[in-house]
Amino acid sequence: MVFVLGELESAVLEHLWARGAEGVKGVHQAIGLRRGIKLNTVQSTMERLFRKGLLGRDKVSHAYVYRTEVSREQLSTQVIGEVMEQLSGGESSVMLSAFVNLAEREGDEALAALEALIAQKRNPSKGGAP
Amino acid sequence: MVFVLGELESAVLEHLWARGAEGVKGVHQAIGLRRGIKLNTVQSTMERLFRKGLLGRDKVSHAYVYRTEVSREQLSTQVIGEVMEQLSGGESSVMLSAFVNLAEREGDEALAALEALIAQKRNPSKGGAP
DNA sequence: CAGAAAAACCGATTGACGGCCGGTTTTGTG
DNA sequence: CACAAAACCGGCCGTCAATCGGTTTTTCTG
Repeated sequence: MVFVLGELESAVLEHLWARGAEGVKGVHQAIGLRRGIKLNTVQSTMERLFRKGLLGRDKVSHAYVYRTEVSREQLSTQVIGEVMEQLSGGESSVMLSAFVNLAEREGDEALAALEALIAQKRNPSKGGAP
Repeated sequence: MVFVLGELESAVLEHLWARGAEGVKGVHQAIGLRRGIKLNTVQSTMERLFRKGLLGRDKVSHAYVYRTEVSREQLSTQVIGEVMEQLSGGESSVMLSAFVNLAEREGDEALAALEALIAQKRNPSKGGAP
């Protein structure tokens, strides 16, 4: 049950997706100082993300280097899936409508891109992973 | 900012979507007794949903009759949209991927249904509202 | 119209959870 | 071995859903 992340948690994840693996100190430099929060705050937030399985870490000398354990796509898919499930009660028709409504809101290119993606999934020989 | 609803809130919404407008008492009978919770609990939960704009109500004689103010589709679309935004940082490509991953998980018919829906949106003369 | 019954309204409490941090312990390294 | 850096621990605060008891308001009835 990941569901929804806090503001700082999102920012940390965002940062690590952008810059790659980094230690607490670096993350604090990058996003903590701007917010006027202490290093410890960043520390415990990253610890929480680690416990949630969203970050991995390796000890390098005496400090942990954290890395994202899931890609943005994976997390998005999972969270959206959970929300969807809870919201649409498993009715896939509701789910699909919401999908398309969203894509429509994004404009016609999004709709076209979506169509292309689907075609790819349905006929993997065209453009799928070789 | 609707984001995520509580367990009981979801159940109430669910019930009202299924049965239509109803008073607190009826909702309590239907979903409250089973949970062993008091009428007042249902009452304040429905009040909260009302304040959030998810329920509307009319006084009929001395009691409120509550009704859903948004359809499941509307709520789904909105919530998914918000989560999406927060999660994908506005990158619509991420969004689309998540969409398709989910639909794929549902099976090939879902993919086909999705394709049909899109075609409809892109060419409203076929099957859209007249 | 007075009183009872029903329902709304008003806090108050509890339990999660995220953000925030100070103090203590652990641990490499010079 | 001493010391600095970092991890770890526990606590406080704010928010929010769930839960409910008590009070007030409304309305129906005798």
